[in-house]
This record gives sequence, C-alpha cells and structure tokens, in this order.
Amino acid sequence: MPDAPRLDRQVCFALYSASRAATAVYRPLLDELGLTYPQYLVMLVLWENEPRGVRELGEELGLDSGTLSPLLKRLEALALVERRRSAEDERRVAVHLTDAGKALSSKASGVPQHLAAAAGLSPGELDQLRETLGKLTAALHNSL
Amino acid sequence: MPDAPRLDRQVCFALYSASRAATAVYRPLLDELGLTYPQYLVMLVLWENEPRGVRELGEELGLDSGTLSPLLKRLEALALVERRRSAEDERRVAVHLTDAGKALSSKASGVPQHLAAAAGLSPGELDQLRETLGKLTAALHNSL
DNA sequence: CTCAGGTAAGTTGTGCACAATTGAATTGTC
DNA sequence: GACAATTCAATTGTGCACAACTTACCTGAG
Repeated sequence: MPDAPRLDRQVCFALYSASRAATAVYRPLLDELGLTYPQYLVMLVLWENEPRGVRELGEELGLDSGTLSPLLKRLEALALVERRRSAEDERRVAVHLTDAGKALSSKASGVPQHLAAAAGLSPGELDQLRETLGKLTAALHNSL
Repeated sequence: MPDAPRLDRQVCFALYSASRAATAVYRPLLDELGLTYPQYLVMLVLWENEPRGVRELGEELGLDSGTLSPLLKRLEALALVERRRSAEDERRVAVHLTDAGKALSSKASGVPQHLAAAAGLSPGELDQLRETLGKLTAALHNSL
C-alpha cells in the first residue's frame, strides 16, 4: 500500500478527533442542563439576541432546516423555546426564548471555562488556535 | 443575558465548524470513491496495516462497536472488506481488505492534498495546527 | 392580475456518534 | 473443573448532519 495517506498525518482527522473530544468534555456539563451540544449552540445564539428566525440560526451555525427543525421541536418540548409563525411573512418562524430558556443562561455561564481548563493550552495558544480555525473554516467554505 | 458566553469566542464551536467544513470539502472526492468520511478513515487504517480487529480499529479512531459494526457491514456490502471470525478467539472479528479494497488505495491517494490546497494555510501552519490539535485532543481525553 | 420563480420551514431517508444492553467466548480464582 | 468477572462484537434507541424533496408563501416581470 505504497501511496496510502497516513492517518496520523491528516489535519482532517486531527480536527475530527479534537472536535469529538471537546464535545465529550462538554457532555457531562450539558447533561446537567438537559441539553445536547448542538442544542447548547442554538441556545447560545438565542441568549445573544432573540428572537431569531430558523434561517438566521442556520446561518450562524452552518446548519440547515433538516437539522434545525427537529432540534427546535425538542427544545420546544423542553419548554426552553417557543416557535411562532410570523404574521407579516407566514413562511417564517420566529424562535423565542421562554422564561425557563432565559433562566438557563446563568446555569450555562461556567461551561466554556471548563473546556479551557481541560484543554492543557495557555489562553494565548487557545486564542491562536481559534483564530487559525476561523481562517481555515472560511477558506474551506470559499473553496466549495 | 449578561453572563451568556459568546458563540464566536468558543474554541469548541471553532472546532465543530472547522471539522464539518473539512469533511464537506472531502465529500465530493469521497463520493467518487463511494465512501463516507468515517468509512474513508477506516480504510486508511486498513491500508496502513491489515487485517485489524474491530476493537483495534476502534482504538485508532476513537470509535466504539456501536459505530463500527454497522459501518463495517456497509463496507462489506461494498465488497471492500471481509469480516472473519477468529478461530483462536471466537469473540474476535478480523477485518480484511478485499482486492477491491486494496485497489481503492491508489484512487484515494490524492485526497489529502486537496484539503491542503483548499485550506488557505501554509504547510508550516498546517503542521502547527495538527500538532496543537493533537496536544488538545490528548489533554481533553486525559481530563475525562 | 397572473403565474413563474424563488424562498422558508418542514419531512424523509441514510449514515454516523454514543449510551446502554445483550450474548457469546475467554480468563482468572478457587 | 466450576464459575464469577471480564472481554469482544453486535444490537437498540436517541439525536445530530445532510441530501433530496415537499408544501406553503411571497415577489416581480409581463
């Protein structure tokens, strides 16, 4: 197998592994909030600014309605979120936080620090990593 | 929402986005091989050294039998792989490459270069990124 | 006004991830 | 040699990702 690329040389595999390891670290914390990682991301966006349309959420997170529609339905079942059909444009659905959804924000505020502590990298290294990953993601999207 | 963490500050989200963007770049290439990204990873491991046990594959990739068993069944349906129950230890299943599976290696050899080209990062930056991600993944696993 | 084209959200189907469980085979201890 | 504990692979069930399609609604050219 002379020309087979080596697994441990692949940036792609390093990303895949690191991403899964990071969500694994978050999992027990998010379990206490009753959220999965993608649900947590949606809540983060809404905590920043709400209400938001499904399409808007999708643009922030890079997810489509095929992922978001059932996810939002589950958040609604948890009573963290409400979906309301827009009156002006009935194609649109606005996602609002409930009081419980707003209240969850303070319980979630400690989550990112936990990752930083577990990462074994300095704040400077983390900053640089985030910046490199941002450049990489943008370049990869441009190449599509 | 005063203490809500910002989405764009999260290393975790940067990893999640970059990882999905990278597999999105690979997708059209892997489509030509008839493989998904996780299936490609399994083939990479086998191209390096085969046969391998299911457990061994799982250790290399950080995946469990719940993920690998159905994935390997699909690779077997594609006639790229054969699973053989070990004679010495009948709990074990050895995963062998078929001739077609071996032959696919040369068609796959150009895939990683494509990512490097799309990444918009210098080879040095890619090396450093891979190294940082490796350190991060190891530290995160240790913290569990 | 009409209707072709486009847009928004939802649905369906496939394939991971991962927890929890099952069942068969092996190992260690007595 | 029996048998409790362990190991290995597979299965079940939930929840993403993402492609392809559907349905409802809006908009703009004619």
